[in-house]
Amino acid sequence: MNNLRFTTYLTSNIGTDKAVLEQLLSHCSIREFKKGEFLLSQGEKCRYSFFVERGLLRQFSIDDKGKEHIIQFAPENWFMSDRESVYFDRPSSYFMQALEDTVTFLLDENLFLELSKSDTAFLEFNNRLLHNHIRHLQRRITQLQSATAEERYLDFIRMYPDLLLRVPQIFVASYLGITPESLSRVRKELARKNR
Amino acid sequence: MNNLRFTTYLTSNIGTDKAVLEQLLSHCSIREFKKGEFLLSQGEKCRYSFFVERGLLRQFSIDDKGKEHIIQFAPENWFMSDRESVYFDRPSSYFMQALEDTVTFLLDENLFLELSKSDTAFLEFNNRLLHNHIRHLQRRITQLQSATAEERYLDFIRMYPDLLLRVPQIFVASYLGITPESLSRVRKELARKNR
DNA sequence: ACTGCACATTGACCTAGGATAAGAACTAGC
DNA sequence: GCTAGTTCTTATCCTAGGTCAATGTGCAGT
Repeated sequence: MNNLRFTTYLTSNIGTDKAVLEQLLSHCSIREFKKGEFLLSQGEKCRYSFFVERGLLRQFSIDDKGKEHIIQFAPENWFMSDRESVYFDRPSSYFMQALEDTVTFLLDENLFLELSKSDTAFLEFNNRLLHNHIRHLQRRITQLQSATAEERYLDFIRMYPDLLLRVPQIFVASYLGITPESLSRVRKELARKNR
Repeated sequence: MNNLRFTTYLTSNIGTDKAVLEQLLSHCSIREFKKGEFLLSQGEKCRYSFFVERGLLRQFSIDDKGKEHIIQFAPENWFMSDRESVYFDRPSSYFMQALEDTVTFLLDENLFLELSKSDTAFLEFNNRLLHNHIRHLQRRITQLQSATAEERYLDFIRMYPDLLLRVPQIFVASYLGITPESLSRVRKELARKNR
């Protein structure tokens, strides 16, 4: 067919039925974003799920005190979306921004819901995406509730070793919910321990 | 039909088609739990969604340091489940416990998935539940990341004014991610301000 | 190669909330 | 109503991590 990550991802997750796949693909558009460019801003309605074909995205909010909080990174093969905004048709509370030049596939969520009504492969796929999403969110909550900065950092390294090399520390800190200064101290302390 | 909260909830969320409803109800069982009784323990597989007909549940985890963290309360008309455990067929990381004598309806999740394949009303209902769940989780993450103890407490009061009266403070504190002592201090400070 | 800017480190200080302990106030079971 | 276990408050002290400010370092654009 072609050697896009997207199609590989879909075939291995939905199945290899060509008709189904082509139906889906025909409803997806492709879009590129330059480094720094925004895919979505707080207050806008989110209309798509973005699949990252190449590059890296971050999703973050800005709280009342003006501070950024990174919710999620999305490197290759990840989806990013604000399902709350899409589903409930509400303005999003998040920003989505490209941290590298990024190629994405835009997937219309409502289309997805429609497709799942007629084809159970989609239904199951969508269910898997939703449950995976929930799993991640729950993991983050547990972490925020119970782990120290150092533990969270170690966990991050374990979970996303590749990201560590691509994401500036300032953003890692924001993801972990600490200041860059604190992260720097944590790293120093870890280096000392492992000497 | 009857005046259970459960059926009211279902008719207003799925529809009033009697055949569909009865099909669903026929697959649900009812179960009562005494105050303090556990519905699920860490390490067990969660097999159901519990709908609270009467009473109050809490869901919590115990971290490596032995500390409890309350994830969610479920009073009347709420669902409680560990979707991760159900869906991925993994041992749960949570406990579920009755804080009052509680009557629940047990809903088999896999049945639900099956039903959504044949009836779009179920599909849409399930989708709504999932998205609502995601919304709540996201809200909690934002809160944990950006709000102070006091802000979180005020938010809790605003969101669940009724729970405040039914849940011992010690559990509210655990939900907010602070110690009971801190909560006590926060309350004192608020009382001072509003004098 | 030079400049500028974004990122990272370090240090001094501060503060929200944790730990511990002890007493006060509820509540349930007899 | 009495007793015993919870739960709640208060006080003291402590620590992780935040804030602020200064200095370093790397790298993109000209």
